[in-house]
Amino acid sequence: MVKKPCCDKSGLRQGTWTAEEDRKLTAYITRYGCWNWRQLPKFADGTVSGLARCGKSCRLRWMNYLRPNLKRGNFTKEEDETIITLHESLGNRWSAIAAMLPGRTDNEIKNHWHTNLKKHVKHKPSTTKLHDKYTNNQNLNDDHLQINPIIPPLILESSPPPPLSTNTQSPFTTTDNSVESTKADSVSDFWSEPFLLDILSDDLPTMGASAGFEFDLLDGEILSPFGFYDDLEPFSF
DNA sequence: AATTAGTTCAACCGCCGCAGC
DNA sequence: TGCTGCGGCGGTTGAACTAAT
Repeated sequence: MVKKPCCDKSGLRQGTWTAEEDRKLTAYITRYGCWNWRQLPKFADGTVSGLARCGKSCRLRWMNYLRPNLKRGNFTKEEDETIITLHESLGNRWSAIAAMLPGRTDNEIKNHWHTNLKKHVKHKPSTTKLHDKYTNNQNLNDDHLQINPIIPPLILESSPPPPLSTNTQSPFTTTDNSVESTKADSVSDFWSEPFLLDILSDDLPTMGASAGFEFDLLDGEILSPFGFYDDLEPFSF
């Protein structure tokens, strides 16, 4: 699972994400959204936070693993049938297939296909209900939407950047040193703050809704598929 | 218990399309 | 029109894990 557990030439980490990196990335995106993946690591450079990852790596980690509402675990028979059917229709368009399976990522589906479904399909061509449904329906896209409404984007593309300063000028389109330093300070403040869930309990539902996703709440606890919220104090609204 | 072979899946790489200038 | 930067996608890799011998 680990390709290169060392740093590359630019000093950015590669390889497996640590729980701490996960926590920081989740906290940052949950709070601020992701306005720019490639800029994000600059706000989280190693000198400040230890989150020295390239933007692509951050995006991948978030999209495939940290994002809320992701399903983990085995694929259901229904999901398998859906994947097989959609693959017959769409080919290796994993992202399109993933869009029809809420909670599943393209990477996960791709892996599942190559490890399980591909060989299975070779021996047993699909004749499922879904297959019949799709093959009898010319308007594939509309039909997909009816079956599995595409969940809204989970990334806050237009979400506000970190509170850098009172300067109304966008801090991301300038190289002004004062702004840069303010930005760094702000990021430093963010990372040095207690984890967001400790301090944002009142804001979390609203914030999550505005970001296009939901937090699963049960008896005041946040349900995380990854467990790194587990150590946090439960909170109430 | 040790070794080998096969499987899984997180992560990386390179390419592409789009938007802004 | 071309350039640049970005997000996103699909293919691929390879360490970790599991089963078989």
